[in-house]
Amino acid sequence: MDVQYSNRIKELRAKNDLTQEDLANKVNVRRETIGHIEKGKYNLSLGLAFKISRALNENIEDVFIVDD
Amino acid sequence: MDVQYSNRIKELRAKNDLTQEDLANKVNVRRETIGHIEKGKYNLSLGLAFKISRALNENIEDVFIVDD
DNA sequence: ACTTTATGTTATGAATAGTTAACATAGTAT
DNA sequence: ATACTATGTTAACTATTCATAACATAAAGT
Repeated sequence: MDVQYSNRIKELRAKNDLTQEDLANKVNVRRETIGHIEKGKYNLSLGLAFKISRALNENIEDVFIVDD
Repeated sequence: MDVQYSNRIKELRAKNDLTQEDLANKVNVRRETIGHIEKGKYNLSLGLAFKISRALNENIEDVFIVDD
């Protein structure tokens, strides 16, 4: 089985008026880490995915979208 | 910000009549990895969390539960 | 033109997810 | 009692996430 996913972080940051750095500070990671995640550079941890989703006021599936 | 979560994997395995090894095979990890995740030994990747959720016929938030 | 703010990108290193193998235990079946 | 199935646990190893620093670009303001 395989699961690919993309994300709506950039779009939801704009909606919540947050820079990459703002979001990074909220979830205690580096700005570069947010940038890399937005671009799909790596498969982040579930804990971080939950933190990002909360910081963006969304459910996890509304931020990270499984491709079909 | 911090997010702690637990999971219902063991319960949902039973419901779907899957052993740890069955589930491990479905999502291409080791049996021990499933065991460790069930016991909360580590913060698994989002991709694996999606695979496990699908294999258990559930949404990710119905498998991994954020503590409040 | 110069500065400031937001983001892109790359390289190196540290921390941790997941592998592999090995052995232990408990439950169930024969 | 013995064998088989499912799970627990541990230790050492590999792979990948995330940290950190450094430098680059583009846009907006002064």
